[in-house]
Amino acid sequence: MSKDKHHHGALREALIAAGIELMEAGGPAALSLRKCAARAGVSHAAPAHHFNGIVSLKAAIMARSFRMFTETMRTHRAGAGTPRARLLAICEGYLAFARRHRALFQFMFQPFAEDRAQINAPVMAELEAHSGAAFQELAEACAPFEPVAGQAGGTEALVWSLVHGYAMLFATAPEGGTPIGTPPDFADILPDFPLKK
Amino acid sequence: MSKDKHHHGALREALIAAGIELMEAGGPAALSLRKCAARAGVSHAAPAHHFNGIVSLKAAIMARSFRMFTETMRTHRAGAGTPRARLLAICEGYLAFARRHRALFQFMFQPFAEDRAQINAPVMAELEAHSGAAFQELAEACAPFEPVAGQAGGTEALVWSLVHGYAMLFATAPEGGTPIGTPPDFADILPDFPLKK
DNA sequence: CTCCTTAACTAGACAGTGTCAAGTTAGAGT
DNA sequence: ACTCTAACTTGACACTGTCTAGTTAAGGAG
Repeated sequence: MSKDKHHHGALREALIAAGIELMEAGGPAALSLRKCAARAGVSHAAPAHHFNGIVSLKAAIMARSFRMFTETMRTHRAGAGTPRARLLAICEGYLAFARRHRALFQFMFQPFAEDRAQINAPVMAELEAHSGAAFQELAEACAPFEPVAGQAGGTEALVWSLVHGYAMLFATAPEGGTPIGTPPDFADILPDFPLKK
Repeated sequence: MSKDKHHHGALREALIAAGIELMEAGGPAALSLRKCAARAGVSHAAPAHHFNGIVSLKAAIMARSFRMFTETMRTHRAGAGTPRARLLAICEGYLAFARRHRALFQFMFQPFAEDRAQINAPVMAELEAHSGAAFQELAEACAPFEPVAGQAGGTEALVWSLVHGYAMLFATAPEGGTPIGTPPDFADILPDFPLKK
């Protein structure tokens, strides 16, 4: 049978999928190279041929997560008519992903600065492409509005900060884990932006 | 000399201080029980008598960080006259801490949900007290304003989400690490809240 | 002063982690 | 049929957190 092949064939993708499963099951701390390898049915050192270390595997998982993230936002956007409805829908998608994939969401937005240098160049490119696409989604939803403070990117910065902070503090927090009892709906705290004339 | 004493005397505090030093030097990943112990001049198993595991040590470090955090906000608030100036000052303190203690800030706001059960009861109490105090600082600055969307806690939720998201995305990010070239000043994206009548 | 109890700390071991070096095996190209 | 290369395995190493069993110091009771 083909499973006996020495060649796995799609090990790289299998490792990423295994990593996502592990993180969703047991939080970001549950991820380990060896467990990913075991779950993919290969030896503990096999991943080294596809990622130059666990940092790159993590980056690849982040890239994959950003793809799912963008997908979620696009799904929520579909069918929203007015600019306001579209912006709100994008934000709801943002929050829905954070709620549905708590561990992944938290993991994606770790600054993780000092490790960036270790990431494989192709993995890094992939990561930047997918995270850029996610932001693009948000930027497009902000485009119809008059820039906040008359500054290019002002609305994007405001909305992104607001929805990201809300997601971090209220959407991914354990129930009752915030000082604010029941936080208001996001729609109620998103300011009313005037349309461009 | 007293250093030869078997008894350290202030090991608990020394371990927390060592942990903070390690994190500020090498990021959240640089923290380890054994390195903390070594830095405090004790054996690798000594911390077990003060913390029931690394999770509780981490929680204690978070508690200490929240104390510094609150301190920073209070310092920035001093001398601010109008309600608007005070709210802005609190936010600037929030952001100043995030910039000055990048690793600590990121570490403090990890949801870390599934580990919460392992935290020592007294450490947990300490953590809740100090993080509660930090939020209190922000809540007081929001108090003079008309509640957003007429909802109790509405303004707090908006401001906290906004400043936290801004801190995460723009203050702690590596230079040039955000899709928005140069983000606007926080003062420009903080909405104008009407005062209570 | 002596004994005893208790808390603080040490020493050693264990399983698990990421990474490296060396071998092996499969599949494609000539 | 031969070789070459990439994919994978095996084994080792240092490091991690945690557990168990000693050891040592400090303080109280007789």
